[in-house]
Amino acid sequence: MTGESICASDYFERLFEWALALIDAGKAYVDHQTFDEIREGRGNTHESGKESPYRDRSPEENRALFLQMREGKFANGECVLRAKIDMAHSNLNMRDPVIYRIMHTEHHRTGDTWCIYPMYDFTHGQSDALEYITHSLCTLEFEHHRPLYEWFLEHLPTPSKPRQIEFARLNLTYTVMSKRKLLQLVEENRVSGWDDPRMPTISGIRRRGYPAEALRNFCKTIGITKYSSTHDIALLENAVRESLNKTARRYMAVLNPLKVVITNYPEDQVEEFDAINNPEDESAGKRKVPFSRELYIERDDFMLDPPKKFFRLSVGKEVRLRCSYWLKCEEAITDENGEVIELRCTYDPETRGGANPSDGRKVKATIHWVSAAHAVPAEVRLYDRLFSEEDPEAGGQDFLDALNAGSLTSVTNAQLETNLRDAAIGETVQFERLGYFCADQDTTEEAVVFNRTVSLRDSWARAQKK
RNA sequence: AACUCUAUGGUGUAACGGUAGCACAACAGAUUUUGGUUCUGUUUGUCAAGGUUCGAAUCCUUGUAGAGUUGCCA
Repeated sequence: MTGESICASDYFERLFEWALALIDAGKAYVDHQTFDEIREGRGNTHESGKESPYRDRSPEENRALFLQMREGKFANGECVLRAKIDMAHSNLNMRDPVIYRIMHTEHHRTGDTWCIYPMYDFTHGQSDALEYITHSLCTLEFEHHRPLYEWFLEHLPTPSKPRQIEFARLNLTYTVMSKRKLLQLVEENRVSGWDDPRMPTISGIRRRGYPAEALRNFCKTIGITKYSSTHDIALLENAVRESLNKTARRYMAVLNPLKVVITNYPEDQVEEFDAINNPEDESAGKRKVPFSRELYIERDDFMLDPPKKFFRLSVGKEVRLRCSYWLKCEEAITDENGEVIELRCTYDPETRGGANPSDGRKVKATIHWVSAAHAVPAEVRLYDRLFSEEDPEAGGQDFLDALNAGSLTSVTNAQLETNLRDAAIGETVQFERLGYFCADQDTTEEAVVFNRTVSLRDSWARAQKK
């Protein structure tokens, strides 16, 4: 691989010569039948085709005619060059397929050098051969074309003999993969563009923060088959989590902040604690996280009236603040609507760094937090599946009807750990206990933006649903 | 409609004609300074009916279901 992109148009001259070679060998002819005559003459799967009245033109006459085609002596559709194979062949593609047609149009790469253009079938195998491709992979719809692919390789002096292998296209649950439908989503502004993080496009997936390694592993596990199957998107998400778990740095971020005041912590004191960047990778090292009297914790981590399996904070209960201190809630302050607006808590100086106290007290949960004075405000875009149904077209319904209205929830008042201020665009990190998040290109000096790549597995949320 | 291809747990994917295995999902438990990770265990399968064979997921026939094709598109 050279890395340069190569186009079939780079081979137009060679293909033209090969077409002449076919003519000289009596294996191609110029057909002056009309479009409809050719179609009718082809017959169908239970009726063999009829030979064209121009089929037996001499190689000399065909050569002269074909050169005239190139010179622009004919109008569009006036004649075509056909391979002379077998009008009774059971495969319709082998019934003298058209290999060159006249098109008086400019080409985006070759300009106006050509007014005749080769058909896909006359280009595919030859291009592969010129590039010394051994296994030419394509999708199932080209299966019927393989005999033709091979026929050209057999009758042309190609430098190599590639092999075409077809496999089923990749389908995923909760999304659509067809270009036509994706285009519609873009044009109707159902998504923000081709690189919307919900789109199953390369740019979308990249912006979502899916690592290339995860995609490779996913492809490895789904394999290549001829069975048209639909892969569970959970398998992809699993590959993403698996990859990110090993590589993503951990940070603390509060998406839905609830203010905490630690009444027994000195007003102006700031401590810095060591936090492990990645427990799965010691070489990722540690970082400093500032701690102070006023913090934000996740609103979901406090309940006024908790169910019995709720291990997090409630009035009178104690939890561990990740890598800092144990925290006990003394009082919840509510507004006139009964909404909790602030927590009054105390900390235990003996539990510095989150260590267990000497009296043997136990705590069942560790929660994340952010020092209010040091927090970086951010916008966090919570992406979910684009469609709310496994098969958006089940029962023949319009796929747009299955769009998931909640596929994007934007949180504008998130509070991030101060270290996240300088996250590189495109870097995917873990917000501890929440999920993996990717710094988005919309980030500016003033506003930090993160996209949720995928959430962490949440067995608590799952248990709640039951 | 015809022709071509395909069919293995809930979703996928393996198994020279010789013990149906693996991943994900689900469920249960252990560990845990992330209700994450990790570990252990459990549940569920060869589309149907015939045939060949000592022996069939595998080979043959028929049926059923799904996909693809029937452009001077790619």
